[in-house]
Amino acid sequence: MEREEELKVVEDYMREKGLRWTSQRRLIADAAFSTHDHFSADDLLDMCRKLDDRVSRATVYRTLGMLEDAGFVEGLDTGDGGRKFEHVLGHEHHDHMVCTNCGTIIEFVDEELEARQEAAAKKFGFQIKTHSLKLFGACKDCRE
Amino acid sequence: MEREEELKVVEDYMREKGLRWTSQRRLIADAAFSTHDHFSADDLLDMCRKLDDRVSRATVYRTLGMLEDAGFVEGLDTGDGGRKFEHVLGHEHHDHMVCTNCGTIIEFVDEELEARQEAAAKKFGFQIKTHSLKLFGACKDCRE
DNA sequence: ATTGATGCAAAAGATTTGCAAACTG
DNA sequence: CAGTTTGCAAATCTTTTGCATCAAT
Repeated sequence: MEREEELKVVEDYMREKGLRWTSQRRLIADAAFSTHDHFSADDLLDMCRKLDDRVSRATVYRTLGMLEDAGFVEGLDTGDGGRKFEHVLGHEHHDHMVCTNCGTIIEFVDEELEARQEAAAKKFGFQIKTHSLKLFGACKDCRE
Repeated sequence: MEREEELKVVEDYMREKGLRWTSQRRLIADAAFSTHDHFSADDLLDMCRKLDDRVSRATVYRTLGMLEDAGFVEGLDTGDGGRKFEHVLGHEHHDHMVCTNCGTIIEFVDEELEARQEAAAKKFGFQIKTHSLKLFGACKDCRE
């Protein structure tokens, strides 16, 4: 999906909800979608300010919250009290390995893993809507 | 495993590491093991203070960190910046299915799932210390 | 006696909030 | 215009840290 197209999706969502499509919301969404790297709220603030320094930290947090609620962006705990976000709109599902030493995040997909989850859920008559799998530990550069 | 026995395990661990077995460490470990419910650092401080109010918040955090490092207690991010801990010593590892309708939490274990995670990590040279798998959806009483 | 552990209060980091001013529909 | 949204700074919340004092070995 093109960047413009993604922004349109967000704009439509906002308008449908009766929310206003302001220049800072557009800027923040644009920055958030500009990469598939994981970014902190502060990283996002920096990205925005490179383009236009009339964006406040508060607005970044407020907008990020909306994007997360809408499912356009996903926040993940880094295990040390912080959170990183990632661009989800238009991207496939994947799980994460989080290095608790350097903070690196590795994305991976394992079909077998997905299948086993379904199997486990079936045993309990549980219907999975979404799931979150995070492996915490040391990445190959940080293990001793 | 009996409570006394669990405390002995912790005491032995501490002594082996050359750490001191103080009255507050015993108190904190005792409180942390008194339940299998999830508790925050603050909850734990309260639990401790009901028994003896000569425990400081700082010591609770410091001790909780050790118990976590030792694998006696496990911390989980609550997604809102906070963390909850749970008694793990003497309890089997398990993952969670969370019913987003009624809030029921089902604990489950699947050996194959555990094995696949290790396999996936190995591919990236990643060393797993802990992991968190949560399935969100509808439990059998809530699915339509 | 040593040396690690504690308590306190201050510091730090991340996120939220109150409010007047600025902007959108 | 009315009602939202913004920026700023102050306020929260959770966790960590410096340091003088206290206690375990």
